[in-house]
Amino acid sequence: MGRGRAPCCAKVGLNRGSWTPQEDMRLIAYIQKHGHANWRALPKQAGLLRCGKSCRLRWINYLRPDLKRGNFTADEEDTIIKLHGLLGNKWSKIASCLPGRTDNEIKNVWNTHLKKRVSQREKPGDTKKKGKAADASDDADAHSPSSSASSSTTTAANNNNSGDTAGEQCGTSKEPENVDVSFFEQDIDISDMLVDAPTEAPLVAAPMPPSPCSSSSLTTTTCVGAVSDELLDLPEIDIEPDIWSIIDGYGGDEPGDGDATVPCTASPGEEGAEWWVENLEKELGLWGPMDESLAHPDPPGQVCYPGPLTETEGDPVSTYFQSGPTASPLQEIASPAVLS
DNA sequence: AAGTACCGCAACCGCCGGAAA
DNA sequence: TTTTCCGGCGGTTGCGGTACT
Repeated sequence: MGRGRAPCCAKVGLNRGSWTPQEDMRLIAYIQKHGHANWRALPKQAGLLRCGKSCRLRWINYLRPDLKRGNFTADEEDTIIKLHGLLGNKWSKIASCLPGRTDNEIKNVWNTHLKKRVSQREKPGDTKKKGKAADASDDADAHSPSSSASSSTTTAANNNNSGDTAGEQCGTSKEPENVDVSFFEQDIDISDMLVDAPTEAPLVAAPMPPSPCSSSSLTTTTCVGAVSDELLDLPEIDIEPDIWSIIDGYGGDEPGDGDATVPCTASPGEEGAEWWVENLEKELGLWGPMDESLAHPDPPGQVCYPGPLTETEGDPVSTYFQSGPTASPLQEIASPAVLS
């Protein structure tokens, strides 16, 4: 106020590109302890050389404990197709119906798989081959490889302005026309569900321990509350500076040096979180025998996870998520329950 | 076996809307 | 009421991996 609007993030001196395990751990550690009330300030407070947006994105799309990793199920894909027909490129809305899935993920899946599938369905005679053929036809529609997304995108954007009426954006974009919107209206009033939060209640009610929310859009609404309950409810503990130095000292190239610092979050009733962090640490190669001094960097009451150190030199993070740490609980409440 | 093309995923960018001061 | 800030959303891009020639 009064000092002009600061740029979203000063781009100087900030890290960009892929996140390192250390950065991930820092972010996780910080959020586990303090939540993410202020994304803008978070990186600074957490000692991350990232902009707030980047942190938020990383958390929402990748580090969140309740993410369901792995391939989309047929049901999920079907749901996406239908919802896309109904909502257009409202990825966050769609994501809100698919617990454990992020808008980004859904967007990617749509652009890489589902769009082709849908367009092929619309063009039965188009059953030439796969892959390239599909792409070709797809591109032909879109005029350019990457604009395939933007073509419908633009449309959707335009329609945003004209209202949220589901399905109207489908007019210009190629796929949606086929989608039987009535399908939803018959089974359930998804439009209503999607318009606002209420929908999410049942979804978020999943027994997911540290789960702040189940989708990025939930982040906007439900998530805040959820976080308050499960993460932000943490006692105001200032992370010891050592923790950060420990995290830094973890030295990704030295598995044995792994630090489990991560906040072996000691928050009350956070076994789930602990379990999750443990898993993450394991996969990051941070879980395991560590320096004595590192072993107890945490404030009293915190639980650390000394244990076998897994050798995860390759890409620990991706390895971790491929194995899908939190898939089970969420799957039980997967989309179909709501949508069909 | 090597090279090339394609695919998929993660991350970045810019804009918009809501909230707070 | 206006201005500023922040979070969120959707679109786009770049990189790494995989498949094909």
